[in-house]
Amino acid sequence: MDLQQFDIPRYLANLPLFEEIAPADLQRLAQGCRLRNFSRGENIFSVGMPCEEFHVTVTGQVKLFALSPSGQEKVIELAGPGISFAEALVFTGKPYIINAQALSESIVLSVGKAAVVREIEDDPRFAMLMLAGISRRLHGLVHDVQAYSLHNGMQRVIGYLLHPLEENPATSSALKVSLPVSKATIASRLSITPEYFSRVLHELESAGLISVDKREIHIHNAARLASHCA
Amino acid sequence: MDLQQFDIPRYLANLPLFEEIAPADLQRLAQGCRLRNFSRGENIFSVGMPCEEFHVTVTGQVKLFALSPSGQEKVIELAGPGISFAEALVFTGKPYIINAQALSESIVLSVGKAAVVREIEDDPRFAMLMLAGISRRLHGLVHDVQAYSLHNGMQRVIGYLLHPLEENPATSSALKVSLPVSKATIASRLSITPEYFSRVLHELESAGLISVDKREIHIHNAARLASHCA
DNA sequence: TGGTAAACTTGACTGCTATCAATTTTTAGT
DNA sequence: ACTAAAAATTGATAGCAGTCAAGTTTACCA
Repeated sequence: MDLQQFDIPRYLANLPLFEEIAPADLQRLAQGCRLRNFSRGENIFSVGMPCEEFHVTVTGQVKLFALSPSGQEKVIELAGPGISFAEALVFTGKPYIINAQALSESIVLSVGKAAVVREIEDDPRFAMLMLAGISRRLHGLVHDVQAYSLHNGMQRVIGYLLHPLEENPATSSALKVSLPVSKATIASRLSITPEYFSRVLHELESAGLISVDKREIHIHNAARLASHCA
Repeated sequence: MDLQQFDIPRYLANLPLFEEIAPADLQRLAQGCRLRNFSRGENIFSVGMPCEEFHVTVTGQVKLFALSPSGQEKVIELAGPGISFAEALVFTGKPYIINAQALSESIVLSVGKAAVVREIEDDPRFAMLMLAGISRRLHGLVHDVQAYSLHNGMQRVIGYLLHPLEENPATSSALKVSLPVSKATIASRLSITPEYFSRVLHELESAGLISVDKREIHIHNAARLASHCA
């Protein structure tokens, strides 16, 4: 994709975060943005770097992760197309506390702090949207903390597989889930080892609840899978 | 304490969240607040209840926790005097996703959603403070997720004991930590069992790094304690 | 102050999940 | 298509931390 002729204001308008903003304001907001291309494995930011903008994945996949002193990696969140990240740091004024890396060829839109602050001062509706966005993120993290503490590995895997269904409970029987990234990355996101993730998937397959083909997972019966936790 | 003659605007002015707000605005904000007394064990809110306000612990201790289907409890956060909670839900418009309970006789100030929204529309600085507050909360949760995934039980206990020192590294040698609540509650906060928490404290005591007396923990040498993680 | 409930501790045992190591399968570049 | 690297699987083993149970200490209230 040619970054030069990418229509930033138009893209911004389609993001949930900016859906209510007037085109004229988006035009101005776009002035404070920059668009960059990252190749697989490239770092977008690292722990300790000063934070002057928040980001949106336009295409590709971005991994947000922490590193232990021993070099062990924990994936905290995966940001696919349309998903924003690191909004919160803009408002605490602190340096990045986690790392971000492109998992595949990715285009990332970065919105400068000054532009965000200007828009908040100009339009309280934008402030409300920003608050809602960060609140949703917080909601998600609370959900994760609960999962890590109250569910075991298998329950977390089942929860992950059934997650897309939570929004749209219509397809309550059979459905297909495609892992957006490697199994090792998903495993880290779920706070289990790749080996154990493999075993859990195998066990679910043996129980006839799912079938696994590369990164495609077919869920035969969502209701039975949900009740398999016990 | 007599709730009737409690000076709400004055109390609000001393909270970090409202420190920059003009007295006149605080007066108005106070109109949308209510003050309540909770006795030990009383519920402040529960999962599923609609959320129309956020809260601040004035005195006492409040426990924010999740419950598993089997009734197991996970303490997500403890809110002592001056600490606010459930701000995020005001902006997502969703019902409470966790429970809150008073751990001791507590006074809780609740700020109505309408008052908050009005203030945001009126003063962008308030919006910024609100964003900063929720962002800090998010920061804390990211920290917790890292701890749960990358540190073992003993490391999390040490991290908890050394936490007050992070803000003020002046007292880098000996210091005293008083547990604000029962050891079982702290253990849940750290995602370990009370039994294991007891064992860990005992082990640190045997190693001569701390001494435990009821809920008072004396740290003999913070630097040595910090390096005990390995 | 005595009595009862809650909190805490200690011991023995179990198991979920990590670790290490060796293959096998898949992906990607020449 | 071939080859090297990456990803995924499988097996064997180990250990951190949970569970269950009993005992001890502390806190609270009449």
